[in-house]
Amino acid sequence: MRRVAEELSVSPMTVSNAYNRPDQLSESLRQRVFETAERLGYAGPDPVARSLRRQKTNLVGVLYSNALSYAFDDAAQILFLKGFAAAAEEAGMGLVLVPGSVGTSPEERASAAADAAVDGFVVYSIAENDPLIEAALRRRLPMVVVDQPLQDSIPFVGIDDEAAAREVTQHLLNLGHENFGVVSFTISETGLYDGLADPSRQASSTFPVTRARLTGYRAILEDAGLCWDEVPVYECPGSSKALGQEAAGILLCRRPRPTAILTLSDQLALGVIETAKECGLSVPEDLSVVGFDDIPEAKVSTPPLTTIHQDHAEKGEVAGRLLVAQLREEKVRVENLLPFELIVRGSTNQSS
Amino acid sequence: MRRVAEELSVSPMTVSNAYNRPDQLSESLRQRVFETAERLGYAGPDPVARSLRRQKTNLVGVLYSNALSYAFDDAAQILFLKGFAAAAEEAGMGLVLVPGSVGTSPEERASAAADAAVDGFVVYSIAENDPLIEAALRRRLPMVVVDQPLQDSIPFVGIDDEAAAREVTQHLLNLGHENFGVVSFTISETGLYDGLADPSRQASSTFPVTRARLTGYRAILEDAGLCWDEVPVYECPGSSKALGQEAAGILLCRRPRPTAILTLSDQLALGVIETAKECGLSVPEDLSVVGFDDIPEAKVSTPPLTTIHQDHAEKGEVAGRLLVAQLREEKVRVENLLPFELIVRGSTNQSS
DNA sequence: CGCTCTATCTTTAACGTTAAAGTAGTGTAG
DNA sequence: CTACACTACTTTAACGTTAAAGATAGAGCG
Repeated sequence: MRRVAEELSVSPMTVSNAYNRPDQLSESLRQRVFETAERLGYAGPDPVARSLRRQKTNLVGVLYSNALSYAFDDAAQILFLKGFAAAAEEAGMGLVLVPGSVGTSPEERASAAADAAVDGFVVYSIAENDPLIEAALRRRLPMVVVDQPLQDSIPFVGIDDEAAAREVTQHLLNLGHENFGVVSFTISETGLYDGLADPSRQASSTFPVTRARLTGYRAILEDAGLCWDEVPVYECPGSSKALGQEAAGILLCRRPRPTAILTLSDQLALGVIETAKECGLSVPEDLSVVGFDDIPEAKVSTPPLTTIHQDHAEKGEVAGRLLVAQLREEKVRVENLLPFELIVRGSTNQSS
Repeated sequence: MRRVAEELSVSPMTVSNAYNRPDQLSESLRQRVFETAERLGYAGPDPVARSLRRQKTNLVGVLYSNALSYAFDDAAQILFLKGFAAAAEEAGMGLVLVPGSVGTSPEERASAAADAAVDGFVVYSIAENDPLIEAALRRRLPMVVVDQPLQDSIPFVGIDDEAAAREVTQHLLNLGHENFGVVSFTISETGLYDGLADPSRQASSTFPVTRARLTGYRAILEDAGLCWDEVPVYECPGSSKALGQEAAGILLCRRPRPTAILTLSDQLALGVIETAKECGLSVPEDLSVVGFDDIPEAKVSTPPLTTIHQDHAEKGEVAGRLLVAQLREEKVRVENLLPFELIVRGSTNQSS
């Protein structure tokens, strides 16, 4: 920029104004500035320097604790991102996917949040005590949290997971089921675990979503007089079809065999159905299975999945708008609960 | 940072070193720096200022000309992004989705590229003459182009679309087809068009991918002695199932009715099949349909789709690695062709 | 005792911009 | 002819950091 200014013997400020405030200089000079810039290979004000000076980057960050590429495996996360991106774009802001890098040391994970050049964060599906969160909080940037009320003052978006879990469980009770199994994704971030989780592990859950859903299942089953401690809860180290298959392999061997399986995600549910079929059980005649989230695939699977519907894209959009509103120094509501709905499809039936 | 330094009566440089070069000061002082920082609410070196000083942001940008949210509608794009994100993360870099905003003015679109605080770009599916590209080139940042050789010196990744188009066309010829129809997505960015595209419009295509595929179809059909000008080419203003349905509505009314339809994407092909079914035509008995890209849905549709397979996630990874290599000032190959494969499934059959 | 070494900190000078305030010169109204 | 506004620029002073080079003091050594 200085070179351009010298070349024209004007002050750098005039060059800056040519780009930012056309009304501050004559049109003819402005054109000469652009020509000279072109000739000297100057591409316009440097975005980083501008960000420093203006104290804003026009970027919002999405904080994951998973590897970035996992974010693209899950239909629900993609829809969320889509909605969030739409809101960001509407506000003229770009989206930064901050690499969280599961498996790296806590310091590295924290520094990912500390080093992100953004004006605000959205925190997606991260354990309560993750150092990433502490680091993000320290930045004192506007923040929105998804699915997990994490601090009183930080706006969050999500559904009432516990109520949703209660509703889907009640549905199965109404169908006459008495023998239940549960397939959960990660319960606690203290070491990935793959196997049956006893009540003490369940209680130690650091993932609010997991905890809320399990609590919902439990509440309704206990209301119905069932003993929760006898309900096998299989914890998978993630949420995929393959892990659901593995979990079902264990649960379906138990006696008495469950007639209904509650899963914390559709992906897991689809895996459970797969394994049930392989074992010669037909769904829903021999086994009812319910999911959670209502991903697009749930509608077209065989049988189609009974599940809790929530609008992931809208969740993303709301999160985006909440963040943008904060960046504009507007006050926003802290608690933003979205509706959910039990969708009864073909994977649940009367207990036989 | 200055406040922290003053509080401890050391120089700001020492505080900086506490974060960046632990070996440059005593461990005890370093701890005191961190304590004081915590107490004063200093979250560590500002990423923007650091980027300015170091002349790197650790961010790579993805340039779209579409609205950001469209990027999440297409399975192929998502897979690409997944692969790209994986490569970026491996290199410790974050991903910026730069809002391109279709429909905005050319100046705004160019400024999106000019204002992105990134160390490098990947250009995805943008028209050759889009101002976005010119703006990006002006930045003189490392760049990778996907699917479209755009300048001699800029590395690109993609398949040989023309060869792939030839192969899938030959497949249909081998099955005895003689009456063809083509469903294309956008041919030229000069105004979105929805209808039959005559040869002159085809020739004016500014989207290299579109052009290459059409050229491939044409070459093989002409080799077989068919007259390309008599083959109806329907141009859709995008790539979705709904647009494919619309196009098929027109093409299937023509006499002689095509017995084979070549489409430029699986989404379009799925739409064509939908409409064919609605018209009482069965696929593949009455009509053969081929797609392009082999998105996950192609495998499970009814009938499953004959299409050209390419590995979108790998394309993303390669693009990411090429970009990272350039950032490290390594030399990279300009031409990076990936393999493709004709996958024959149930949507094509002998001409009846 | 002077000499080099090492560890620990400091000084200087950018990185590239722009908000805010200032300065001419020109026109225009009273 | 003074006062005042207006246009078209310029000056100043940050924004928050860090690379590179410099300074100081005590330790080790012959």
